[in-house]
Amino acid sequence: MYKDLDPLLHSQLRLAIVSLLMVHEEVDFNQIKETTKATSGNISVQIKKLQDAGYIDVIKSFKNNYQNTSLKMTNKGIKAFEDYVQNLKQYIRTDK
Amino acid sequence: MYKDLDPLLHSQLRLAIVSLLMVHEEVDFNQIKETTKATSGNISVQIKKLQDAGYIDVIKSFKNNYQNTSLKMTNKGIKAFEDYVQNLKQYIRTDK
DNA sequence: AATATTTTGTTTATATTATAAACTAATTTA
DNA sequence: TAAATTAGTTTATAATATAAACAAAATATT
Repeated sequence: MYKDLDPLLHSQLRLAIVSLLMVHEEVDFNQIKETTKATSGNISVQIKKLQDAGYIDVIKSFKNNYQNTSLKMTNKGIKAFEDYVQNLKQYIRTDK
Repeated sequence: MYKDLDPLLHSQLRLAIVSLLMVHEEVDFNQIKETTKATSGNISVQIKKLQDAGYIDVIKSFKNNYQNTSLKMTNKGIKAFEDYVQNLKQYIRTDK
């Protein structure tokens, strides 16, 4: 019991980003900023970590003349999130 | 949405310790060591943090001539854990 | 038309946290 | 009585999160 929790997901901000992506398919930088209230720098760093791990795809484009950074879960990321949630549930079960 | 997760509980080892205490009433140092496979030093540090926060009571005694450190949740700790779980569920809901 | 401001991020520096290694003290065993 | 075991604590290091500083392009202002 108490399986290890993927440290890449067991971080408040990265978990919030992934959580958003699990329910919204595609989300851009500003939506994350608005939803999480985190700073750009913090978000930028955490996005890179998730990307390096292969958990998300980062799509850079232009929208209304401005650069736009948009994110999507990869299959690997979805699997990792599901495993994380599965493992986490052992820690927060309240039944004896 | 995405309420802050109590950083004292959002740590794998401290969460495991508290999780154990939520289902077992009283647990000692060695039981934690066996269940979590963590090192004594790490456990010792995390216990102190939980104690400093007033989340657990630490009861030191002697059992079979050896010192024994036993832990129990406080009411404050129980409340904090319940809040943490409540907040965490927002992050890991899978329904759209 | 220059310059100031805003948008959209990245890079770097610092503070916090987790973890392991080293240490302490008492007990038991050879 | 010396070595090994039990039960932890303290301290040093590695990893992580976060904020501050910076950059580059677009738009607004005077």
